[in-house]
Amino acid sequence: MLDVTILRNDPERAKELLSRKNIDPKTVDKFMRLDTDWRQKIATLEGLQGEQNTLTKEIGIAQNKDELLTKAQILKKRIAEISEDRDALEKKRNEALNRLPNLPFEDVTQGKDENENKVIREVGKRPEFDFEPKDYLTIAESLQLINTEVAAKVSGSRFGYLMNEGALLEFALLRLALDTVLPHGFTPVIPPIMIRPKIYEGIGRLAADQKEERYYIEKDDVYLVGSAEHTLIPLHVGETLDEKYLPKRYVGFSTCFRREAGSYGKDTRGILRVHQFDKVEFISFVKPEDSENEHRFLLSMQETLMQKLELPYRVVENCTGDMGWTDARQFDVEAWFPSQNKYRETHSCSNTTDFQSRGIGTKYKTRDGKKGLVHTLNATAFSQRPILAILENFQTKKGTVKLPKILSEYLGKSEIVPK
RNA sequence: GGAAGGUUGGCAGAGUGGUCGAAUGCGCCGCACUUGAAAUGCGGUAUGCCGAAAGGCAUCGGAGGUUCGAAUCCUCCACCUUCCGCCA
Repeated sequence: MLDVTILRNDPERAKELLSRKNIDPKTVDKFMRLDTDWRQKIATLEGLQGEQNTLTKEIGIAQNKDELLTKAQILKKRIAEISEDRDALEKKRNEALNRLPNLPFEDVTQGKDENENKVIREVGKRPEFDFEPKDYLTIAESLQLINTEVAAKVSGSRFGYLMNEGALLEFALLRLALDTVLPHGFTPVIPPIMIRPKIYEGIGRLAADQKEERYYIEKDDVYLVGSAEHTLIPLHVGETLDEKYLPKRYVGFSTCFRREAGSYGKDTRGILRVHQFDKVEFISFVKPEDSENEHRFLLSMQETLMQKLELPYRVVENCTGDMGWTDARQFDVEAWFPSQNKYRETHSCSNTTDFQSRGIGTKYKTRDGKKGLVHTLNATAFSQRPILAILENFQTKKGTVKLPKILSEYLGKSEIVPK
C-alpha cells in the first residue's frame, strides 16, 4: 500500500504522478476525504476511551460505586456507537487506499499504454529464414511438444500439455536459471502456491484491479498464487532485518495461476497466455538507497540468461501507463517471435519500493538503530514463454528445431526431430 | 477426519477480573570499572495508530461476547505439539 503521509503532505503531487498511471485524481480526493473523517472519528473515540479508562480506575477504588457505574454505563453505550462509525469509516478508507497503486518514479517515461514503452536496447541477431517461418504452435504440434486440444477437453481453454522435449526444455531452463544465478548469492526456494487473503492484500496483489485475476478457493479461504513472488515476498513478514544481511536475494520456482480475466480476445491460440504455467522468479530485499541498483542488477541477470539462450531480445522501460500496479519502475525483456514479426514479453523486472513491505511489515535496521521499510524487487528468471521463442527462432526448413548450444547440453541432444 | 495440550515482549517464562503494557532471567544498547577483554555494577531496551507537540489510544495468536473494567471468563476460528485414522 501507498505511504499515507505522502498523500497527506502533498496530495497534488500524488495526483499528478498517479494520473500518469491512468488513475483518476478523484480517487485521491476520495481517499483524502475519508481519511480526514476517519481521523476525526478516531480522535473522538479515543477521547471517550480515555474517559472510560479513568472512570474504570475510579470505580476500582471507590467506596460508593453506584453513581460512577451509571456514568460508566452511559459512556459504554456511546463508545460502542462511535466505534461502529469508526469501523465503517475505516473500511471505506482502506478500500479507497486499496484503489491507489504505487507512485511511479518521476523520471519514468510517460505514456498511455504499451505502445509508448521506451526501447532501451536490442540485443542479438534476429534469425534470417529462406522459408516462411512457422509459429511456435505449429512447430510444437508437429513435434508433439504441446497439446492444447486434449487440455481443452480435460481442463478448459488456456491450458496446455507440455510433452516430450517440451517438458524437458522446461526442466532445462529451470536448471540453467539456477546454475547461472546461484553464484550471485540467491537462496533457492520452492514456496507454497496457496496464500491467505490477509497476506495477499498486504503485498498489494489483491488490489482493486488485481482481484479478478486470482483463483480463490472458498472452502479454505486461500488464493492460488499468480507468481512465486507472491509467497516469496512475505518470507520476512513482520521481521526487522539487520542491514548487514541486505541485500537478501531469493530465486524461487512455482506454478503460477492466472484467471486472465479481461484478456478474452488476446493470444487465445497456443500457450503464450495460459491459466497455469511454471516460472522461476527472482526476489530481492534491499535498503531503499540500493533499490535502483538492485533493479539494474536483476535486469542484468535476465539479460545474461537470454544471452545464454542466444535469443534475440530487447529491453524496454515500461511507460507509466503500462506499469504494474505495485511498481515504481518496470523493465520488460521481450524475445523476438519471427512468426509474429515482433517482440513479445518473456520477462518483467520490477522495483516495488516500499509498496509491498509496508503491508507485510518487513523492515530493516541500521547499525545506529534506525529502522525503515525495505524495498522489494521481483523479476522473472524463466517462465515457459522462452521455450516458445526458442521453437520459433531455432526452427529449420525441414521442420526440426536446432537447440541453442547450452540447452543441448542439458537435453543431451542438439536437435528436436519428429518422432 | 477424531482426541488432548498449547499460543504472553528478540528469546525463555511468570501472571486466573481492577494497582498489568505486563514479574524475572537471557539477549541487546549505553555508562562505570579494566591496559584491553571477560566478569561485575548502574541505567535503558515491544509494536502500531492519532496528534505540531504535550500526550493519548490500541495491542498478551485472530474475531466476537460477558463486564463499569479482560492477558485472565465464554464462543468461534487459525496455527503449533502429541496420539489415532487416512495418505504421496
